[in-house]
Amino acid sequence: MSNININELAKRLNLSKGTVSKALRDSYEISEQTKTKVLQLAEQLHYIPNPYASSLRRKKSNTIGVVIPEVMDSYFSRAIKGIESVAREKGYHVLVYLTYESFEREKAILNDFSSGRVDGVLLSVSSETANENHVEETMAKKIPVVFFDRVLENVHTAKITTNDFESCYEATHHLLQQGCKKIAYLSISEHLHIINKRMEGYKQALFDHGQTHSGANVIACCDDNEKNYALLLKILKANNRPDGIIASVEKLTTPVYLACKNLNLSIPEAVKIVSFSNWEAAPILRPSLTTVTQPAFEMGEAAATALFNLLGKRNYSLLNENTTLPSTLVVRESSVFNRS
Amino acid sequence: MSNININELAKRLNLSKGTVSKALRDSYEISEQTKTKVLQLAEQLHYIPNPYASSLRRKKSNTIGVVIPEVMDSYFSRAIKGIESVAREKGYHVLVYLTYESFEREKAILNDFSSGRVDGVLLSVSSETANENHVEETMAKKIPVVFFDRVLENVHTAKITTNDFESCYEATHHLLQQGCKKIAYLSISEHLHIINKRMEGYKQALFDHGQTHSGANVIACCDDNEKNYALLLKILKANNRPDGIIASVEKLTTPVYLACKNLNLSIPEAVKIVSFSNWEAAPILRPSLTTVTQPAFEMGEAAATALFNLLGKRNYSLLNENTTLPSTLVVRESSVFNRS
DNA sequence: CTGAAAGCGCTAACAG
DNA sequence: CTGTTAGCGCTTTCAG
Repeated sequence: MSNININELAKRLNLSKGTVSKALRDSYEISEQTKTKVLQLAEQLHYIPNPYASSLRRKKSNTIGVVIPEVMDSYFSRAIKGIESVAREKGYHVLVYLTYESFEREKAILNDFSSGRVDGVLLSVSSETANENHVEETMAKKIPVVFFDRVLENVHTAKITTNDFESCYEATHHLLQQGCKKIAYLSISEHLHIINKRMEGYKQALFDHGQTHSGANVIACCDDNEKNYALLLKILKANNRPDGIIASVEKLTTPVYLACKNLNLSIPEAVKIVSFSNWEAAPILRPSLTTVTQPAFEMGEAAATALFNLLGKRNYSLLNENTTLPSTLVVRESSVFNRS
Repeated sequence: MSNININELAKRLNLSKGTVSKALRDSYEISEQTKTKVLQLAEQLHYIPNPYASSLRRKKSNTIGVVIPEVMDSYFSRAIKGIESVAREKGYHVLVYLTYESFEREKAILNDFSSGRVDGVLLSVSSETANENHVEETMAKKIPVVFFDRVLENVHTAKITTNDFESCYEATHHLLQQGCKKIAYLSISEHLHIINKRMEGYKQALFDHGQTHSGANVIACCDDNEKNYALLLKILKANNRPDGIIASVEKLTTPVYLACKNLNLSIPEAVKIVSFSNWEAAPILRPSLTTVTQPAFEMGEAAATALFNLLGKRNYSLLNENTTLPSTLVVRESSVFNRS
C-alpha cells in the first residue's frame, strides 16, 4: 500500500486536495502550470491513487467480471485473451470467475456483483443454466451483462455468438458429401442455446439431404469425460453404429478418438469426425482433425468492446444487439477418406 | 449497485451503524438476539456490503492478482483453475493479468498493485524478465508475492515449482535409452530459471551418458511459432540433424511435429520427441506424444495456499519456502521405436 | 452489550 | 483558476 496520498501531495505543494485531484485527472479548470507541478511531484513520489477510495466515491470500479464455465478449453482461454487485451487498453481490470458448469455458482457470482464490485459482466453461461432470472436481477441493478458464445436468448442485451446453425449445417453437409449414412451429434446440454442451434443446423442438413428428422442421432454427453468415453464405446460397438460424428464441443474429441482407437475403428475410413475446436494441436492429431474453428479471440474482443460501449451510455438496457462472427470449417484428414 | 446499505439496515432496526456492522461480522460483543435480527433483515433485503467501502476502511481488498505470461497454454489454464478454486474457498477474488511475455507490462502491472488493489500476488514471470527489482518493490510495499513455475530465484519468498532438473534429466535419459545420439533441447529464454534448470538436467544426463557438455545442442526458440517452425525446418534439414528433441514448453510441440511432417521425417523412427506439456490431446496426436506432465492444477492450488498463509502472518518476508511438486514422464509413441 | 464519532482516500459541488 | 466542504459506505476506537 502506497503511503503517499493525495493529502500528502497537497500539503507538499501548498495546494488543496481538490485542486490536486483535478490536476491529476487533467481537468480543464486547472492551469497548465499547476498541472505540471502536480504531475511532476506525483511522478517523483510514485504516487498511485487508491482505486478503492475512488471507486467508493465515483461508484465505478473500472473492473469487469468475466464469468465462464471453464478455462481448460482453448475457446475460453483465447476469448479471455481477447477480453483482457481490450480491457487493458481501456484501463479496466478483469476479475475472472469459473462456474464449473454449475448454475448455483453462476447465480452466487452474479449475486455478489450487485455489491458494485464490477461495472459490467461478460458471461458465458453454464450448461445447467436454464433460466435467466439471475441475469435479469443483475441487469436490474444497472450492471450491464454482455453474453458471448453461450448466450441466454431471452435476455434483452448484447450477445456475441458465432454462426452456430450455419457452421454445423456446413459440417454435417460436409460429412454427408463424404458419404456418411449415419451421423451422430454429440450434445452436452439440453439447455444451451448454442448447442441446440448447432443441433438444428445438423438436423436441417440431414433433412435437406433427404433424411427425415427422426433419423437424427443426438447423443447426450456430459461434463465427465470418463462417462462420455464409456458411452461412446457402447455406441460405437453397436451394430448400427454411426459412421460420422460431430462433436459439439472440443473436450469431446479425446474420448471419441480414444474410443475409436480402442475399438480399432479407423478414422476416417470407418468413422468420420468433425469437432468444434480451437486446438492448436488439431493438425497434428492422428488423424489430423477437421474442425469448426470459432473466432474465439475476436469474440472476446467484440464482447468486451460491446460492454464498454454500454458502459458509456445511459439506457444500456434498450439495445438488443446480436453480433455474429463466422466460424470456419477447416477440413483435415479425420473427415475425408481419400485425401492425399 | 445495491441501494440498500448499512445505514438503511440500522435505521429500519433502530440500531446504530456500528452495531449492525459488528452484528454482520459476527462480533462477540453483540447479543445473539440482535445478531439474528440483523442477519434476518439483511437476508430479506438482499443486503450486500459494498466491498470498496470495506476495502478502503480496512486496507484490505480480499483480492489477489494473478500475473502470467499467457493463458493459451494448458499449464497456465490448469493453474488458474487451481488458484481460482482455493481463492473461492477463502472468499477471495481473482484479478487476472497477462504479460504476453513482456517485461514492461509485467512491471507496469506490479507497479499498479502498489495502489493496494490486491492483497497479494501470484506471479509467473515473462520470458524477458531478467531482474527482480519490480518484484522487490511490490514486496517492499508489504504486498506478498508468491511465485509459481516461472520463479525468480533471487527473490526471498515462497516459490512453487516442479522438479525441472530431474524431470528433464529423466526425459533426456529416456531418449538416450531409446538410442538417440544427438538430442536437441529447445529453449525459449536465456533468463527463465526453470528453462535453464531443465537444460541443466538435459546436459547432466548427456554428461552422465558419456557425452561432453559441448555436445549439447541447445536451440533458442522464441515466442513466435512461425519463426520457430522455420528454424526447425532448417535444423532438421541439416546433415547433422538431431535424432531426438526435447521441447521445453508445450507450444513448441506443434512446429516440431509440422516440421517433421513437412520433411517426411517420421516420428519416432527418424526423430524422437518429448515435450513438456499438459495437453489433453497428447494421447491422440500422430504419433501420441511423450510428455513431461506437470502438476499444474496442484501447483496453482499450492501457490494460492502459500499466499493465503502469508496473508495471515506479520513478517511474511521472512520465509523463503521452496515447494517442489513432481512432474511425471508419460512415455508414449513419439519417443519409442518399437512400441506395439 | 450498544451508540457516537472519526476517518479510510478520493471526488464533486459550490464558492470565491 | 483554486479552496472548502461534504460525503461515498464501512469499520473501529472509545464511551457509556
